Amino acid sequence: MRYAGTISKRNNNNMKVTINDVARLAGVSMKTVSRVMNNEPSVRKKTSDKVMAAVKELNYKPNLAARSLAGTKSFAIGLVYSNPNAYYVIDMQNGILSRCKEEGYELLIHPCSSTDENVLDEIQTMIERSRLSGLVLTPPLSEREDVIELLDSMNINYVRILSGREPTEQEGKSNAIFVNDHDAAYQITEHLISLGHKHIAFITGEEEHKSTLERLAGYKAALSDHNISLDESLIFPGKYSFESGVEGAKALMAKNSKVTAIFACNDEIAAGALFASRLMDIKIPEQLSITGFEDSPFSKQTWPKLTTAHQSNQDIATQAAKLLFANSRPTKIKEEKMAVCFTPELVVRDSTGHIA
Amino acid sequence: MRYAGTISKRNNNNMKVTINDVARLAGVSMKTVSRVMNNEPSVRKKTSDKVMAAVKELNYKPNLAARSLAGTKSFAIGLVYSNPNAYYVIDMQNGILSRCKEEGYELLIHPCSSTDENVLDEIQTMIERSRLSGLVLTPPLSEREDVIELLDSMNINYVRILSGREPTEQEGKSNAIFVNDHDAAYQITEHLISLGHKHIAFITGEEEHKSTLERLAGYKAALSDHNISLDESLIFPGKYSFESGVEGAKALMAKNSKVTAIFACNDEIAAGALFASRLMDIKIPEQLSITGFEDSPFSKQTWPKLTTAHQSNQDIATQAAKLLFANSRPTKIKEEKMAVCFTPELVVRDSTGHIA
DNA sequence: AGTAAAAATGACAACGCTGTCAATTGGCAA
DNA sequence: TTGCCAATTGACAGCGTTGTCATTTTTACT
Repeated sequence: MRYAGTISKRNNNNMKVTINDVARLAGVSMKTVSRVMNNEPSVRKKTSDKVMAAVKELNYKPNLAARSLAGTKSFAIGLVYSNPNAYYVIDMQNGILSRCKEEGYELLIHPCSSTDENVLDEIQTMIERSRLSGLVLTPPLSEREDVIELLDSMNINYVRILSGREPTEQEGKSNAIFVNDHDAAYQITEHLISLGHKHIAFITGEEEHKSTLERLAGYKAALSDHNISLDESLIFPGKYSFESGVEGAKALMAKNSKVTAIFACNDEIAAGALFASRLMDIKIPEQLSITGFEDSPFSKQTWPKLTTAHQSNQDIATQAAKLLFANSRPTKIKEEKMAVCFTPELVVRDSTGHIA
Repeated sequence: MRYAGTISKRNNNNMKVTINDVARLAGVSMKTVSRVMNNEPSVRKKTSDKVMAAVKELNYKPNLAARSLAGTKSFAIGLVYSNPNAYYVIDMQNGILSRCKEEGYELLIHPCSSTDENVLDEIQTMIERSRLSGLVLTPPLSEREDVIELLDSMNINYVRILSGREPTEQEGKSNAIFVNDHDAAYQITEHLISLGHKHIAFITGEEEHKSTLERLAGYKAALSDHNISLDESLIFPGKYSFESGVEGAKALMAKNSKVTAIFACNDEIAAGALFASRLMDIKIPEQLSITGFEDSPFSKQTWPKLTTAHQSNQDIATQAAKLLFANSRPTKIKEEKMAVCFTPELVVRDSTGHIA
């Protein structure tokens, strides 16, 4: 695991190499070097080659601070989130970073509490301090009108990750990635129905998250389409957490002996419900079917493995970043906003089964 | 969830506010404003108040790019990791960010593959491009000599997170946070021994991680101190992954009917071992005790809950950041490097029990 | 009050790059 | 070959701060 060779050739000079050094070595002006570094057109191939050779020889790396100070664009985008789900966040980061790497951008991450009154100030400060050239917003922050108003007033480029099938009027005004929670939830519910379940309980996430509403709506739509009457008492208002799953399952099973399936609003809740089932000595899936949502890594690690809806957060993030960069390109002619839609797909594993 | 009031007072002017504007309003020179913004001494209280008032009135935010271009220090540090454990990474990020917020720094994250030949180049590029003022390194990257050589040659400030009780000679040369995996592993093993276990198996993590070696050493030391002879066949060489736990437990239980406890090198492996036990219809903890390491969130979500060693990665990260900032202070007189040590603590839950 | 030393403040260049616009070059038709 | 236009290149200012050093103000003495 040693790359001594690489090291030695690495630091002939420990001094900073500036664009000026490159220019002199290549025998051109600084501006021309700048042109080459920025892939600007109208640079003769021969010139560009000379410059690139000098860049390599000196191992020149443009200084980002100087670049963003002098130029119009900065070289950093931000990711703002208030989501406690580690897997979700990591996927988002990695997805965005993969695009950033290609574009030569840095990513600033900004976790925050959505209930904190200072979020707006924090976001604004972050953008201004670092002169961010764009922002990716995840739910539930992406759903807040005040955040959007702020960003619009700051005239900054951003992409929202939202839940829904198509933009609402308000949502249509900005670039966004849509996750079609509704239809995925519909599929899950239909899957349960096809297994013979009629008394399907539902444990919700926070109702501030639109995904909760969408998933609930998909569930209701499926029930309705299959002529199963909705029993509001089977809907347990929870949070996107393991504990909520435990609690919800306990409550539902205690008062409703007739429940044969639980639709958990995400995998964590499902894992909690699974845990509670063990406590209550209820066999999964023989006595009770449980479904999750998101297909996070641990949905394959629970016992039994979770039936869930697969959603690639990393792909979603990559798309979001793509949209962001596409929109900040010179070709700003297209004023219409773009939207991309993902629909999570049903993955049947071992936590669901035919009704006994 | 609307803060209209805040918004309106937010953007009287959509223009950039520069230090010059503040200086004019406060009736002082730009340099004085700069002094105030940087908490430099020798600014009269009265002057400083005037400046602060102007800063507030204009809602001035110093431009980071300009600051780092003009000044000697930049305002960003980096976190480099090649760790697939989402919980670990998130904790690290949050711990470091909490300090960054206080210091007014930004954090650039750089996930990378430790097997990738380009890591050195990537790290160097990242540092040079962004003129990073410091770096936090997590295992296993923090253990690589070539990485350290590079950083030293670049003369950049960094903190390593390492596994061990005290610095080796090589390690002593740099700032570091030590996690005493050895003693924690000793405790876990002793706990198992106290429950009557004599045939304790061990599933390792990657041997490139020093933590694997340290944990293994602690395990061996405990066995030896309690006069239990080491049985090499009970050591399964695995990886820090769920799958490895499944595989390891299967292999160990198949060939060693006498094994009554498994020491898993981390929680993920333990969760895998738990899963495998279910497959093999082995009751935990009645027939087999299993221990984890790290106390990640899901160690409370498995069935049964995991006995493990609690290690607060967020605290570790915060300490690392503190060390980093402390060392980059003007008071650079102290050339001795600093080391802080954490010892994870045994947490007994439900996956371990008296031998039948 | 008068002085020297210390403290506080300010003027200005420089950080490394890009935008603007002017100057130069090359290509091509006449 | 000459001339003209487009393509290519360069000179220079300026981005918003801080470092350096000079200048002014205050403080502590005699």
